[in-house]
Amino acid sequence: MPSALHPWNLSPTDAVALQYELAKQIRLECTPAMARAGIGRIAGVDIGFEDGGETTRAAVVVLAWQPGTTEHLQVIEQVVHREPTRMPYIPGLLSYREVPAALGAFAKLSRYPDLVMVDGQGIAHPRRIGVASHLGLWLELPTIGIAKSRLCGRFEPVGEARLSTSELTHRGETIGVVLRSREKVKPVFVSPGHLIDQASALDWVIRCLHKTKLPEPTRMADRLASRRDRPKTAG
DNA sequence: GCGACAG
DNA sequence: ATCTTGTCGC
Repeated sequence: MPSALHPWNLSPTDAVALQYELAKQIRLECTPAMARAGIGRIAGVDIGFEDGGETTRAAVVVLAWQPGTTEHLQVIEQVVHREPTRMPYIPGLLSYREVPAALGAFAKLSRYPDLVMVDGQGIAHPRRIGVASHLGLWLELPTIGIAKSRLCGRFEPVGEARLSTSELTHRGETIGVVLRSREKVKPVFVSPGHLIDQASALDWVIRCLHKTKLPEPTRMADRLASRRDRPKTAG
């Protein structure tokens, strides 16, 4: 279990130093639990902002993984958590801004999922610890990062066909894959976050794709975190 | 020193 | 991320 006093409000310099330390703890292998018990619940996480950015809103949507049944990929539970925004957006330090709120949302879940998909990078990060990795370390759950754009790394153009991929590399390492999740739409960047390997990360994302650009977990969380899906006022 | 730069 | 309306295309 991570330190109960894990610092979130650090100066950029200290935040970067901590990333180097935390990155050493990331494990890119599937857990025995995942192989033994399998996956029954997959969660999607995303963060939105209100009041011109003063309030951070975290959303977590848990979907059922029950191939062949009517409940497959249906919503089991969804929660929203709001709290004051604590940091500005700084490329490379996104997790310090978003993870605290995400943890607040997870605390409201009646039960944890077996796998988590996060809107943002996993290890496809300059120091190999994007928001998905950082969240995974804290929760000690398998996480996958699905970003809509690139933070770092290089890649060859992705094929036009759906499910075409291109390797994302950085400083001689493979850090993720660029995936054409839908035809005629900009590709997404998939990278393992924690407790999962690259191949499995890509497999799970593909398995959760319907006809949209984003996999169901992330797409659902996106809608809940965004203000367009706000519940109507009673009356 | 000059760009690039998740959300 | 957010501010914002309608509109073109599969």
